[in-house]
Amino acid sequence: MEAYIGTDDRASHARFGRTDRNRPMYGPPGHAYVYLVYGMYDCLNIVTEPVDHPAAVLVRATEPLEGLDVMRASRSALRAARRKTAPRTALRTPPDHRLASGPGLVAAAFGIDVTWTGVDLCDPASPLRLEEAPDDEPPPAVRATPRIGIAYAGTPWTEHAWRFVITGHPSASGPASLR
DNA sequence: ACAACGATCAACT
DNA sequence: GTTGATCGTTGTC
Repeated sequence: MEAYIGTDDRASHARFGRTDRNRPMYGPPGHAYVYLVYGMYDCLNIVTEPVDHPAAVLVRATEPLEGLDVMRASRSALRAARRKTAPRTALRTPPDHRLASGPGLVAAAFGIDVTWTGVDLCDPASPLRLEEAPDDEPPPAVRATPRIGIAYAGTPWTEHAWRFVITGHPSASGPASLR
C-alpha cells in the first residue's frame, strides 16, 4: 500500500484540487478510486478520509490466493492486447506469488479497470470488496519505506515513508531491498 | 486547440 | 541500468 493525502501532497492526484478524474478521492472513505497511468495500466486505490478530505491508498501488490489461472490468463491477455510488436524473446510466465506484485498487475490480475472507480468496497454485495480478517489471524509485521515512482525528487514528498509492505513478503512490489 | 507528462511494466543493452 | 509503449488528464495559449 502507498498513501497519498491532501492537496499539499505534490505526488497526489489531489494536488490540482478537485477534478473529474480524482472526484472519488473527495468522496466517502472505503470507496474505490481507479485511474489509468501511462496510457496502459489501471491502478486501484482505496479512499481513506472523510468526504472533502482527498486521500487514498494505492494497492501496490496483493498475494494471489485463489483463481491463479484466471489471473494468469487476464494478465497475458491484457499484455497481448496492449503490445503492438511481439517481443523477440519468448514471454516468461512469472512465479505464482508475483502475479499481482505491482499496482498495474493487481488491476490486471483482478480484471479491474477505470469503470470500477467509485464503487463501495465496504458493500458486502459488491463483487469487489474489503473483508474483515479472521479473528485468529494475527496482524502482519509492517515496514514503512519511501514511496515509489513519484517525481518531485528532492522535495519532502519523496522522503515520507508512506509506502507500507508486509515485512519480507514475497509478493511485495518494488525492489527486493525495500521488502 | 495543443503539448507535456504520468502513483508502470517489460523488453532490451 | 535504460528505454519504448500508449493515451487520458491537465495546464497553457
